[in-house]
Amino acid sequence: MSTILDIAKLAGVAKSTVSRYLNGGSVGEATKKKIEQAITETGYSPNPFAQSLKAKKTNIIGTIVPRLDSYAASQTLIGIDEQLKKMNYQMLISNTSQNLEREIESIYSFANQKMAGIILLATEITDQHIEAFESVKVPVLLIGQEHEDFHSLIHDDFHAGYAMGRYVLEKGYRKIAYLGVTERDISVGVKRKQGFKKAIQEVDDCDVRFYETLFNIPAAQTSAKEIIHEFRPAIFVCATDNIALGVLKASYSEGITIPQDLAVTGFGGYDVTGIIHPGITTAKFFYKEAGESAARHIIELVNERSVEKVTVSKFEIIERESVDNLLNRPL
Amino acid sequence: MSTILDIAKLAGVAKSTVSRYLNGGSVGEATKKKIEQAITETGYSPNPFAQSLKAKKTNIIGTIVPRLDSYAASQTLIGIDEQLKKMNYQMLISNTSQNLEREIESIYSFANQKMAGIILLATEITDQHIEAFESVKVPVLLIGQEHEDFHSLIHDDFHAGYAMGRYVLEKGYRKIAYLGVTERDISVGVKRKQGFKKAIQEVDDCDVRFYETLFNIPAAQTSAKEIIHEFRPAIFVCATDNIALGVLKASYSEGITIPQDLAVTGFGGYDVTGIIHPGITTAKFFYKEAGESAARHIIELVNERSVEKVTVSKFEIIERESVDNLLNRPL
DNA sequence: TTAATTTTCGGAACCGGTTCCATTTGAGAT
DNA sequence: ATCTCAAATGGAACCGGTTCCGAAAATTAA
Repeated sequence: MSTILDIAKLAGVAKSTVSRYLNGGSVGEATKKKIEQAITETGYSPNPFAQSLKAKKTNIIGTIVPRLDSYAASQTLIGIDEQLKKMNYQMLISNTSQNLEREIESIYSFANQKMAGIILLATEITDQHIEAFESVKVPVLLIGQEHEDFHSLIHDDFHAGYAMGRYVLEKGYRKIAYLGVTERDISVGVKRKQGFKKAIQEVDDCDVRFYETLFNIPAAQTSAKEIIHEFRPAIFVCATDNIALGVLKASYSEGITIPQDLAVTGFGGYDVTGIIHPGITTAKFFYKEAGESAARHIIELVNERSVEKVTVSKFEIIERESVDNLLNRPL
Repeated sequence: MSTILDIAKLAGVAKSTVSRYLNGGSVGEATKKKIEQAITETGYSPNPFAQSLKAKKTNIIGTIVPRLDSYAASQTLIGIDEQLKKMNYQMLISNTSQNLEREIESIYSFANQKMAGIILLATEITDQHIEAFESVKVPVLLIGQEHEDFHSLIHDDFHAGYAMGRYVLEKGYRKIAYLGVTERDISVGVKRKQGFKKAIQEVDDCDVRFYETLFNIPAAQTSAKEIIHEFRPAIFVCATDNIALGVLKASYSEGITIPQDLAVTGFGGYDVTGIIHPGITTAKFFYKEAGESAARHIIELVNERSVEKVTVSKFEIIERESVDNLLNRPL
């Protein structure tokens, strides 16, 4: 591997001149040619460590993600990556395997590695997060959760919840089980539910019960089975698509037909909801687009340009077979 | 951010002494204490660029992946990442969005960034790959494809194909459509088919036809629909789970019931095959474990220890509802 | 033609570590 | 008390770039 000094010697100039050539300083035409030739001849390419050492900065955006094997995460990452590439930045992924402690470590580690910025696919913001973000002086962007102290890009959970509520009511459902998650997750656990509640409060003949379960399918399946026996709702409104899948499995095992005997909705718009049969009605979020937007946002922050503190990403209700129209049913 | 010089001054020693302390050289007890205190006091942590610049090497393994939104890819990455962390290495992901040219670029880019090693989740090995691997002098490990010139970790595609063939025959199926992919993909397109063919050749009353489609669900769905009409097989043996999902969709839209009217099998063991109903019988590969094994393998190569050239990862036939036992059916 | 600019270029310092080498220090042996 | 030898330490060079500064060369103005 050749160094800038090799090039300088080959071209018969000083290495400062080569550096200037590389970075667009003033270089004479004749020397330009010589350097150019020396570079193509050797296939020279600057050592990024030497550059970063001097610059005290990289063009890498560190992205912290709680898990890699989730549709939302991978789509978001793809969006971030593609957009960053276009802007000549690199993405570095740190997978924390849903371990909050590792998230904190990653923040410090990224700062130490002189990342230009940090994107966190957030699930929960603890005091330790805040402390870490404040002590490292690196621009930070949260995706998926909002926090007054930091820039963030969120999905429109509240309105998605509201829209889903309206949708379900319009289809004629009144006996409803809302299967949510812990309120520590503001976006998924609180906002979606609040939006849904608002829709419910606009009608008055509703029998709605709120339940809480975990994010994974087996847990949702267990919860759903219990709820079916104790409440027998006409529809499950689930806070995530995975939970909806759990409900689906529970209803299979209980011999309940969807959507005739029980309807189900989700949130997320995961691919799988469209692949399976019956397809699940869901509020689709645009993860990839959100990732692209996040990439643009963090670069604005890196370049210290002003940018609004919170961006809201769109959603869309996707109607599939898992919800019937009760109003069209024969009496 | 403090530097090693700050620590040296604070502790009243030379920076070489601090460096020695950090790297386990001989340092007196008294000075050890002083340095230790200075470090905790300032929260010092060495600049990785300065280190890498001097060392001409990093402890990062570059991993090139054709796509992030695939079960196989994300599981493999998780395995690699977790194992590397344990061994004090880092993983850097380069997503190429199924663009072979980008794979080549990534190889050179990784070499330039002084990666300790490169792992490629391979789909196809072209001459350009070979050229790139040979010109950069970085240890390389292929996952998923075999090549005589390079180290590789492959799934046992041939035997999985064979086992699947045996399984299908044992269940009594004789009118079989094998829905495969391009032979440019040696593992998926050739090996699985060869194994399957071997099983078929051991019986003689078989009506098997071989078809080729693409990796994505809609393409598989279209192909399946045509095949259903022209051949009407009793079972589809699909080269991947995604193709099997395409067949499932096609049969829904054609009003064909699974497994009563048509059986389906896949390869991969993707999560979704167990979530949906009916579950798909599939040859499950152990992607995460393969990733862990790959991580260990590449580190062996990095440390120039001898290691066998090709490792074969296990598989397991998972029996689900998408295949009936014809022999148990009432006549 | 000479003076005043402007452009081009080389030298040296610097970024923050590691490592080699020479010197000092201290413990143990004689 | 003196000599050895190993451990402990400091100084300097080096990794491969960038950037500042001043000198030299080329251009323009007078």
